[in-house]
Amino acid sequence: MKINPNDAANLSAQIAEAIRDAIINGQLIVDERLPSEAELAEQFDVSRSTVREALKRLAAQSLIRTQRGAFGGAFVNRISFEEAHGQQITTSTLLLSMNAVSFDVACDARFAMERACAPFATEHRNADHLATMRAEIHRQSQPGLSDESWCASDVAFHRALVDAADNPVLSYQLAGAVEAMQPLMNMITFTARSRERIIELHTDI
Amino acid sequence: MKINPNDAANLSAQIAEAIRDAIINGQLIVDERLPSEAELAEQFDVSRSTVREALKRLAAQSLIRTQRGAFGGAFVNRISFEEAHGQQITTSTLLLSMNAVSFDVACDARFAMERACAPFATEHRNADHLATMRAEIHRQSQPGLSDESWCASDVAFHRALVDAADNPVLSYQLAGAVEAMQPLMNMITFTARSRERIIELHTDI
DNA sequence: AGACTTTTAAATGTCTGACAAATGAAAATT
DNA sequence: AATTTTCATTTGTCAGACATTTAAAAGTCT
Repeated sequence: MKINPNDAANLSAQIAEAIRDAIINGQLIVDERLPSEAELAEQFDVSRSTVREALKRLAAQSLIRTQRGAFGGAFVNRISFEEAHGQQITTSTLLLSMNAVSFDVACDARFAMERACAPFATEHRNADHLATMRAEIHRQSQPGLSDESWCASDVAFHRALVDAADNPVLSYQLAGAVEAMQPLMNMITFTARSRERIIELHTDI
Repeated sequence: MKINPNDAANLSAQIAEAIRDAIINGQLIVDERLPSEAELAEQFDVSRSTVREALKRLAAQSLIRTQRGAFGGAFVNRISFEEAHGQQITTSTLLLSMNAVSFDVACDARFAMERACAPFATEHRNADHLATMRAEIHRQSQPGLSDESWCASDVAFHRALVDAADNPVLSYQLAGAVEAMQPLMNMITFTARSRERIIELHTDI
């Protein structure tokens, strides 16, 4: 199936990579069952513990799922938009919180993504989306709103906008990105003035 | 530090989740060292193997890095744009190859993302980016080009476009998305007509 | 005293063997 | 024929052991 050199170091990482590659290039297809841990251990000439660590790495990326019992085992997982979305949020959130990202850059990125889906949204929108967006705009107009509530409403607005585009690929990419930016946005205290300006922009859309 | 119920099932996944949460909400900060495997095993009242499987899960997501030897251990990893980019490509590539995504939807998504960064690119572009983009347009104009070469050139063009926007957040999000779409795009045989049209669009930009 | 070598303790990486628990198929029973 | 029991297989967990790496600490030499 696949081999790895006897570097004797990072065996579980190497094995995980080998299996990951096999999945990516189609040697292993969705729902196919991998050999049992004992068989893999024999194939790679390592212990079962090492194989298990490799499999857990893959499980953490939703590349496989495991099932106990006879006729159980590890199966190639069909990754769903939802799972990918969740992973992207985790990764992006940490990426933004751990690296110094200027507010301007984040805002630019966010605005760009919003602009990206606006035309599709206009094309595919339905009453529900419009209602949601109008409701959020209304909520944002209330003066006593806390910063956090304001941001949450902002995310909800963008979420509706992205969903209105009716494109799962776009939704997965952009909604993940926008959600990941929420914590960063929460740290900023918007002035009443900029709020007005944003509401204005939203209303235009 | 953190506890988990004695569900007795999926212990390593639970432990990984507990530590992941601690990282996400800031209880564990970048470069901080986790307790040793033996100490974690004692804290959670599980065996060292179980702790190790949990740590491998986190390592697979680049949340921690490990170092052998005295004063080594597991450290919270500052996730880089590059790592996040790589993960996004893996996830997105599999997502698209495993789920039936219509060509139209993918094209729409891609076009939308391209449109998103065009204005910034116009603003921040420099000579290098323009040269790269012009070179790719020229290559695309050659008649005998294979589909794969054409797509590779197409990705290079978009990459240059995204980089020209000079926004790391945007680059990470969009370049990952575009690269992940390459295999899908490769499967499509573009007619000469549509090639002409695309070249036209590129030239406009 | 300072530079170099050796020792040592701590930590991860790997292996072995064992048992528990789940699970579906096959066999046995009613 | 339907239900129950048995059974083999596989993952999940545990315990203990040894190898390897690593940097600090101790020792040695000039």
